[in-house]
Amino acid sequence: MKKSPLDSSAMTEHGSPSGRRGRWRSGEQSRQRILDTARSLFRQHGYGGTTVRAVAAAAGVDPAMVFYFFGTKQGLFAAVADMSADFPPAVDEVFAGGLDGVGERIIRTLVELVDKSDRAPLATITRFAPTHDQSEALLREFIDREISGRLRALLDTPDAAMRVAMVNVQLLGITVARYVLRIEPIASASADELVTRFGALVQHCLTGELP
Amino acid sequence: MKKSPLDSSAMTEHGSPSGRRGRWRSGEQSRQRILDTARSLFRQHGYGGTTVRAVAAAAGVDPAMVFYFFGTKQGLFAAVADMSADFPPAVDEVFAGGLDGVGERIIRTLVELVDKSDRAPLATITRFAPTHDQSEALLREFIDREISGRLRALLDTPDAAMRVAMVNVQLLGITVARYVLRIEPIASASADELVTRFGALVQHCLTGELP
DNA sequence: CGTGAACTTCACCAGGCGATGAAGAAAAGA
DNA sequence: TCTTTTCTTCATCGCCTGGTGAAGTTCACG
Repeated sequence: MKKSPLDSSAMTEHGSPSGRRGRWRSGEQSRQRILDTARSLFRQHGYGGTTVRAVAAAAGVDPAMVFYFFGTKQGLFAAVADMSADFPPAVDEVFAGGLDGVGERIIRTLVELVDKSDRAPLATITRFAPTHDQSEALLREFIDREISGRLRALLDTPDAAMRVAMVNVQLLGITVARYVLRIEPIASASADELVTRFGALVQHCLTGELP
Repeated sequence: MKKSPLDSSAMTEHGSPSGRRGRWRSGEQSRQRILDTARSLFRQHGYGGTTVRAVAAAAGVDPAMVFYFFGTKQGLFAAVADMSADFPPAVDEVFAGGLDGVGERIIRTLVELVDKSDRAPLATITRFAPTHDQSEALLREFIDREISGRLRALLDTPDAAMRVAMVNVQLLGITVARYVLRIEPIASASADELVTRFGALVQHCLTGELP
């Protein structure tokens, strides 16, 4: 039934493109082009709004090749979505520095990370997954695991949960304002300016006096 | 298949507008049911993810009726979207009270308005319009007109734009956290708690000392 | 060379989509 | 009553969708 070679990780022996002893036929290149194109289109138009044929056309490939490599449209999406779990390096430093100045660090990391990642706002995940429920659950888990969990570990006050949640509100608000809706002057502000503006605010949410 | 002979329950709309003498056959009811169903489905699945047939089925109506009343799918969407410009009453009071305590008022109005409106987050507009670009521009304009513009009129400091933008970040963050992603404990918090937590924060963004 | 696997193309299907047009059925107006 | 307007249904169109199967085509390897 399915003859699709889905587990591509088995043959990850390519150091450089077309490096397979002289030359290789081209299969991996096509696969990669489909993958890149699909990721771009999924982000732009969402899952339902992206057709396999459109991906194939944009990648300069026959539509059947998409099914040859990924089996189904869901398989293609799964292959694209899997590659999105690869930016833990800088995040650790944010929380490693302790509670002092964590506000500035968290804002700086968020903004710089997303800024340089070629228009890849986290919130785009929301329009990314097959169903909205799925994508929302995905993003909620991510936030809880990577941000809330670690922040909560730094606090031991009784209202830690609410304080952390207020930080989440800041992060979500900045992300939506700057990257999704592009509201001025947030969208055009420099990273430094956002850090000075919101760093103190986040710090206040964590360690300041709350009503 | 079935044509349920209309249960005449609570048709509160026409008082006398199209005063077609006493009762009317039923057309307006069908129209309204299609409209309500469509609005719900558009919000849940977006424009592309909602089919005319699904709307018709959920409304208990023949698909052709949708086209009879609204012409095209875009026409249906337009009819649904147009009704979203009908909540200016409470908003005016927020800004009429002056700068003092505007933070609490704006949070309270936002939360209570959205809470009681049967799961109708503003940010849902993002997944609402035919294209994402359209919906984003729509929402951006709305925010600028209804919130930023009025807030800016209350301030005359040189950094008014940034202060207002920071308020927007709060509002967007709360909306996304509470209604879209449903992050705890924001999602389950009472309106009063959110007002006390974020009211002061918003007020600080507007009138407090900024770095 | 030949064989066979990896890759590519093409023809095609079943189904759902938005949309149309004509034929009913029920109330309004005469 | 008959006629007209309004609403409802049904059959159908053309298009595009995700997906399949079978032919090529190109290369590695014996």
